[in-house]
Amino acid sequence: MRIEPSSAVPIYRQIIDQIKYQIATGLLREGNLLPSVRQLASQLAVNQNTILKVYSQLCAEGILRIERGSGTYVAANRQTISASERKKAVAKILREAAVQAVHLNVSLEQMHEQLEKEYDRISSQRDKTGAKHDE
Amino acid sequence: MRIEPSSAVPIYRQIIDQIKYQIATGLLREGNLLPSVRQLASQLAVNQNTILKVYSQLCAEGILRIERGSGTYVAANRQTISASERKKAVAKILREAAVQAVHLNVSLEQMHEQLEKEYDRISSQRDKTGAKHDE
Amino acid sequence: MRIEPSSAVPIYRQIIDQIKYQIATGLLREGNLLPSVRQLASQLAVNQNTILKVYSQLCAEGILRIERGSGTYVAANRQTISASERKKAVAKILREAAVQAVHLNVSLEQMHEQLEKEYDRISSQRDKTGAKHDE
Amino acid sequence: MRIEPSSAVPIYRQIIDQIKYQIATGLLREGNLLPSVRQLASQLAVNQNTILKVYSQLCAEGILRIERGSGTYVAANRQTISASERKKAVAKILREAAVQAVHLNVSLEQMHEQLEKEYDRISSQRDKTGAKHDE
DNA sequence: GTGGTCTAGACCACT
DNA sequence: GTGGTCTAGACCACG
Repeated sequence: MRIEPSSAVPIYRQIIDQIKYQIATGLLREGNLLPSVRQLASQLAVNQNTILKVYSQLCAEGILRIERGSGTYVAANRQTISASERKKAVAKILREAAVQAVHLNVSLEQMHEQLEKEYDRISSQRDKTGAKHDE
Repeated sequence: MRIEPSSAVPIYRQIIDQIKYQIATGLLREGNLLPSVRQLASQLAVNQNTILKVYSQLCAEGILRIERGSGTYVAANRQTISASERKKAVAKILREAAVQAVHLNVSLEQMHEQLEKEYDRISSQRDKTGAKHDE
Repeated sequence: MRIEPSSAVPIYRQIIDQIKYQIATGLLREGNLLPSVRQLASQLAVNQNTILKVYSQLCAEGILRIERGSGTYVAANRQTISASERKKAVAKILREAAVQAVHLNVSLEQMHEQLEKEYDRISSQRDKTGAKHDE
Repeated sequence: MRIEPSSAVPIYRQIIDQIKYQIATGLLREGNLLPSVRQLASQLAVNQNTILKVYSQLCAEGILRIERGSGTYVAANRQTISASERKKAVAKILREAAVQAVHLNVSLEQMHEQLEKEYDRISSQRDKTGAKHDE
């Protein structure tokens, strides 16, 4: 896990994204214990409040589960949103990608190829780590 | 052109994206005159400084051309970045889409389909308005 | 008896409330022996210190009675607080309920109905288990 | 608006509750501008971060709407939860009140009376301030 | 002017 | 040990 302190995107957002990514790839799975606030803070050389904010926010989103005095865990991932809503969320990003591509004159074929590469990479990482797909 | 004042993405970014989008789809083309700063500001009900920032930044990116005393125009779109850099920029967004998709259990097929739809829609808009492709 | 480790309300408070609830409904009555600290701790899978805190606090409130070497019992329930104070304590919760209700557009009639249902349910549970009302 | 710094309930929670209360009673209504973070912080003699936390959290709950550079407003209150869910939320508090009442030997009649008093007080405050009921 | 991020450090509650 | 609240103050981005 790496952060860029000089990036335009705030540190706490970078960390949130990486934790989400690790959950998406199965590197972190339901019930796993995350490092303590103090641990992660010193490891990333950021303030404890920054990590606290990360955990609190992910907890509010239902992605993590905080147990006082015990630690922070990956929450049970109850699929709260419907299939069509999920598809819509992904479509939003794809639309943005398409706008960029047309603007930058990148062909649809190149995009398909690139997308497949990324998708397979993430899926295979997930499979390797033994995560279950929720059908 | 619409903006959401209470979005997480800043107003000036929203406007920049929409202008880029209009250029990508050909709605705005090389040489076209954009509305004046105070016109656009009053139309969108935002601060003039915000519009000024938009035009300045797009000018710095080489997308617009500001002519003092005359107005702001769409610049001649000389492809400033290389093919590999363009591909990389698109790949970054696609990667994000892939993470989301795996996390939300959306299949690669659904993504390909969705991506094609969006790509064609934007391309066709561009063609209809008569924009030239720069191959 | 159930606890939620990831709730906002601390575990010891959850247990206290449930013991009070069981006494209110007559499930636990004056003189009854409660499980030992280590028993209850292992049963609920919580720390022994947590149970110790629960028993100590309820003992301090005069609700339980700890006899060293023997065990923890439900104390004789001498009504320690005055009628007006009791009414005030209940009024505080009702006020909160009223705020919620107005905010959520729930009618007074619905509340009266609901309140009566709950009140009767708890009272009848108490009667069934043979608890004496202290008038 | 008053806070008790020595209370067990955290300051930010006290403020959140009071803002919710003011919205419930119609003292604050859709579109109203709240005091700036700095203003409220100095008025209540607490840290700016504390107020920031309040506004952020209420924003996340959809109760407030934050516009960067402009200010914080009461959001349009789209009723996001169904009637049955709303009733359930109120029932939960009423149940707690009933437990307390039975435990403290407060009669159902006293509760009905008290509840009506509180409900009318809040409703009338809301009406006086001219808030619309959302039917 | 507005909100937002981040830090350093104190102090508290829970397990 | 764990997370959580709060402060004081710096610095930034947005309008």
